[in-house]
Amino acid sequence: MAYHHGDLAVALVDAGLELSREGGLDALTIREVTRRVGVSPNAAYRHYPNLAALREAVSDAILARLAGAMTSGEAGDGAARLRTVGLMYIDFALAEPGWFAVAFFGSRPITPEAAAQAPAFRALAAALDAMVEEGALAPSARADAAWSCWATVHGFAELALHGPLAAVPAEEQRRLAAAAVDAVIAGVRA
Amino acid sequence: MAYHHGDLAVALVDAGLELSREGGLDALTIREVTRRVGVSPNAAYRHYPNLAALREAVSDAILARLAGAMTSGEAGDGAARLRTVGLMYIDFALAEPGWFAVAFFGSRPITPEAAAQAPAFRALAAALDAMVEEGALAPSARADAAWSCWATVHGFAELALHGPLAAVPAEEQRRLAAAAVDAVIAGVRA
DNA sequence: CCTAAATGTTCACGGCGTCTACATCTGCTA
DNA sequence: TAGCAGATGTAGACGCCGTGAACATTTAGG
Repeated sequence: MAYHHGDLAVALVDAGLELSREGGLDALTIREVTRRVGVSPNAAYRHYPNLAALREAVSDAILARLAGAMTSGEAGDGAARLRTVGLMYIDFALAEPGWFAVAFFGSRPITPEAAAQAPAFRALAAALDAMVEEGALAPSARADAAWSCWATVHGFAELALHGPLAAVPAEEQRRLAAAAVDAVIAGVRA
Repeated sequence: MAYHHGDLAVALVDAGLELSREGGLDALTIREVTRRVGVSPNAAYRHYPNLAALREAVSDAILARLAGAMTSGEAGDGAARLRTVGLMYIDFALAEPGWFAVAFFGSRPITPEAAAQAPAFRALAAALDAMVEEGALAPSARADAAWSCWATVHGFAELALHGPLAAVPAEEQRRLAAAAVDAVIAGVRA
């Protein structure tokens, strides 16, 4: 076992992914992550200035996976793609609640411009652009539509994870999710 | 100064309301709340079994205030009332972000039945029922509509507080909130 | 080869939740 | 009215946590 680890920065993020996948945000601590990697707690501080920074790095890794899951559906017209993107977002949140919590509650307020660069948002934007081209969405309504759609799917995920929908069975959750997504899409094109 | 406080249980909740109003969930700790009241940390354990229980009590107090803010608007037809209720929810979240965080992220998954009893939910339900009576909403769509609406306003609040909309100016936030609320309402009646 | 930078460790501090044992007060009952 | 039992508050301790300062080891470059 060498004194130097080799690539501790990414090893810490990998351990953080494992831990937060099961235990959510609270399980993602400096001491537990370094313990998992087999290194002293303060070794983390050579790569991240504090816990928040480590969590941000883990959050970025999670957002990349979310984007991978969301960009897989690219068939049909704009509205169909928008529906798929929205449901994928909710599916990811319900399938990986720990990761979802780290990605969105890891205390990292990003700017709208930075959000627009994120692949997950790009998929949403592409579907909306397609709708505009097809004449299914007024160009003047496009900008607002993105936030309305994001708000609905994000809020639904929250209700299903930490809110009153946590107790309903999974298939009912999916049905309600589809209803919510269909509602915003219908409302946005009106 | 008497040895016994008199009504420590409510005093702890009041202190918790003060603390969380400014510092959010993280500021709501056993040690700080008891310090604020002027009592030893372990005195709290005579009234609440642990920190989570104290946070739930504070959460309940906050939800009561949210309900008070939401039930104030009762004019117009069902759709107008629904719009008002939704915007009030978002206004509350933006005006009191610390309280909003405690109320909804204090780790207390409530059942759908319990949620239906909450006054805040009653206001939403009443507006939807009015729409059904007016023929503006199909009775079969009523149940799903409640969750779609809640998801949208809750998600928007989240985006505006901890997400990419945190950086946009307040009046733009309000405009986007109105657009999102109008979108779900339009989608729900379609 | 030798030195400077990068990387990892050790020790320490204060804050946190919470357990156990103890102190004090209050109300009921004999 | 005296005293006892339960309710309520305190003291001290333990093991977590993040993180700062000082020190050790390894690696890279002249």
